[in-house]
Amino acid sequence: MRLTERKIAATLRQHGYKLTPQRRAVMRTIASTQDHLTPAAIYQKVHKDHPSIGLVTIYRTLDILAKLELICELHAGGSCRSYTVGARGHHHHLICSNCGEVIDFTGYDLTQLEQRLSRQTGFEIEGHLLEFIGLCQNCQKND
Amino acid sequence: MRLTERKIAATLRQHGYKLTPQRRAVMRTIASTQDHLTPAAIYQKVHKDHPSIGLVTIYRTLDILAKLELICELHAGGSCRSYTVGARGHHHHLICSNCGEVIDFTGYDLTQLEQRLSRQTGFEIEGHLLEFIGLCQNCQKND
DNA sequence: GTAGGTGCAAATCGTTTGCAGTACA
DNA sequence: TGTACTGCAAACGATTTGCACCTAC
Repeated sequence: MRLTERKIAATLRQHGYKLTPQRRAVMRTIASTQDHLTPAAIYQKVHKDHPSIGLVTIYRTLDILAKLELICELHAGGSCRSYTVGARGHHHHLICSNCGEVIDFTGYDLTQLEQRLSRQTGFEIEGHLLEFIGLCQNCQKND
Repeated sequence: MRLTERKIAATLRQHGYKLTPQRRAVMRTIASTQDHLTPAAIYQKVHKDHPSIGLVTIYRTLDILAKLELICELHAGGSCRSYTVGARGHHHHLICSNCGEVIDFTGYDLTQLEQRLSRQTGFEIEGHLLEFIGLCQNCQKND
């Protein structure tokens, strides 16, 4: 499911958040790219159309969108905290270490492993993080 | 394979790094715990035995040890950059979200999935990150 | 003796917070 | 109209850098 600006706006409203021009701009930016973006990168993009926006607003908007699971936090490599549009439901990421392209994939089930680990260690498992890092086709060519 | 201080020292030397008392102290601290430790936590521990050490030295030492793959970076949740002794070879982590205990586990092979993804997406996959977050037995009791 | 390592202080980066003014519902 | 949102500035924590001194080899 590809998230549209419209869809995001609706979800915001549903949860009692106001729909401001700044939030629209952030949503549009995130929805218009496949990349994972850091808050700073989002700020730069949004800033072009909307020069008066503050970086703070980006952070606050990202917090909200993440809470509503409309976007999705990534932990690739050193640079923590970058975001990408999040298809809802459970999925994992394949991230290009060069250009930052992110591909979501689903259909890989870790439940069995989770149960085995839980049995073996006594842990009550709350969640997991599965990300693959590699080089996308384009970046391979340009090497 | 459990890393000893001796082993670490040898590896350092092998790669042309000098063996200073400060580095010894950092190594000893990391080798003596199962937890994942943030640079700041390592600093506090080391500082007890070695009050003149600077936080900067911790950072520089960690960089080196990580480069030599003697320790292992974790990405649990929000707090990035904590380290744990790294058994060599491939393994994944199970991390307690409350107390920070880390359990390494091996024997789960992602090669097949990696190949499938590579075939489907054209990515040249370099590595991956698999971490489970949960509550360890102790922390479950103390709830 | 020398290259590399150390510790300090200051710079830097990313993120959060307090607050007064503003705008959506 | 009232509450939530915004933007600024300043605070904050973690990490890095420049530099003069020191020390393991």
